[in-house]
Amino acid sequence: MSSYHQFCGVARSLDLIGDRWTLLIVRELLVRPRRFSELVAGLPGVATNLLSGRLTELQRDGIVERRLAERGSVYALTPWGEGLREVLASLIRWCVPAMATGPLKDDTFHADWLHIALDAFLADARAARSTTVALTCAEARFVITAGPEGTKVREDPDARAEAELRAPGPLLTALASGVLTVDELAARGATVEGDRAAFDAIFGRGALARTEGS
Amino acid sequence: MSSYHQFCGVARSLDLIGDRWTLLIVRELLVRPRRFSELVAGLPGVATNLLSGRLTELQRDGIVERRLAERGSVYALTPWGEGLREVLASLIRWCVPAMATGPLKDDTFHADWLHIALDAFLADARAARSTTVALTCAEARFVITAGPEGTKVREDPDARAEAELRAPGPLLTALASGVLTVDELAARGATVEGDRAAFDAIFGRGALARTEGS
DNA sequence: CCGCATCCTCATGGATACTG
DNA sequence: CAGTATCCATGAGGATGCGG
Repeated sequence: MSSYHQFCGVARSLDLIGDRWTLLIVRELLVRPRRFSELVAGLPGVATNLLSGRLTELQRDGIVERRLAERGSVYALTPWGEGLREVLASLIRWCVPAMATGPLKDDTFHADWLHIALDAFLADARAARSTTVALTCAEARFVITAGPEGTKVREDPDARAEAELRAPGPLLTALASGVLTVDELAARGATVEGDRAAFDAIFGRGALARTEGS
Repeated sequence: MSSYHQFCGVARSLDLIGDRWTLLIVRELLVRPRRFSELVAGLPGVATNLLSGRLTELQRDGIVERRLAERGSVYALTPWGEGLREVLASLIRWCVPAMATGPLKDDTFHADWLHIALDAFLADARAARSTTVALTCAEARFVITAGPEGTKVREDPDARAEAELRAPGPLLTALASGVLTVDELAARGATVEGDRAAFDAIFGRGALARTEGS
């Protein structure tokens, strides 16, 4: 199995990152370098032997590198592996119609995944200046900082401290799928602090336009 | 198996198009709608039962639709399925360092795959005006028409008529991987007819910059 | 605990044969 | 031509073991 034996960029990409779990490992490493146990926690259901094997392959192919850390090691993307960010971003943007239906039963949710999704939408909107938006909903309170150099999403320390949120409500659903404007968010009980015009520019028009293809 | 059960655009995308062969089926349909037998021919090594199953799933998920044709039917992408073009394009651009090594032993090559790759590079370069370039090399003669509305690559009828080229030489290798400038092409014996500046703009700088991350 | 390696079961993929 | 049906090899998923 393994290789398609085709001289084609798509086929060769799939030879490299097309195996099950591989692209989700990359997703985790796009947020920050991770220890083995962090990857296990971020990939619900993965078998540890499989994860170990994938990491070996990714290192062999020059996509991931292993770095020494105090007590143990961490896995990080190489510069080339970092280039997969735009691949994941295009997947996230394409998937908006499928995400707009909200989480399915038994779907898990991690705040880190929202981070990647925001990057994808913001890269698409090509925000020209820095802005900060705070969003409060039933599950947690996020502070989103967006600018030309990148995006940061952090949970407010005064809110719930757990990293994992299960069964997110409609607000986080809509936020992650990018189909809500700030006014619609307010109508659903959210409190938005910050530059409302900038928030709308990021989540409003572009995201709504994308969902029309559904 | 099947689903990752994660509320994440990457994971849900992979639930939809992450199975083996699925994205290569999409690649074939991005060129033009295809009959079942055309898909079999365009996907060397695929099992017909697997292809049949994938097509059923893609229709169920709204990515592919079946259309009636004279004697039989053809498979075509839905508008949403067409949106995967940018996903494949980002894969092709990311894969340039891996493609630059040239075809591996037993790699097959179809001219249609070059078509998709050119689309990816041209979308990246965001060519502002239409241009036509003809490229002659040992294996075949292509006429490339590029413009804001898209790209067309066709084999010149006076050249070899077969659609499939096996074991392409270094010229097609370099062309598909996007690492050659027009002068380097000429140095390897290629004849380039048309707007050399435009050709360089398309294949030169941007592609070379991308290979630096290798 | 972290970072795997081993073992086992079963779903999936690959190759071939066959049918409307 | 356009798929189904069948069989077998492979890889995924899950539990467990084990050295540092």
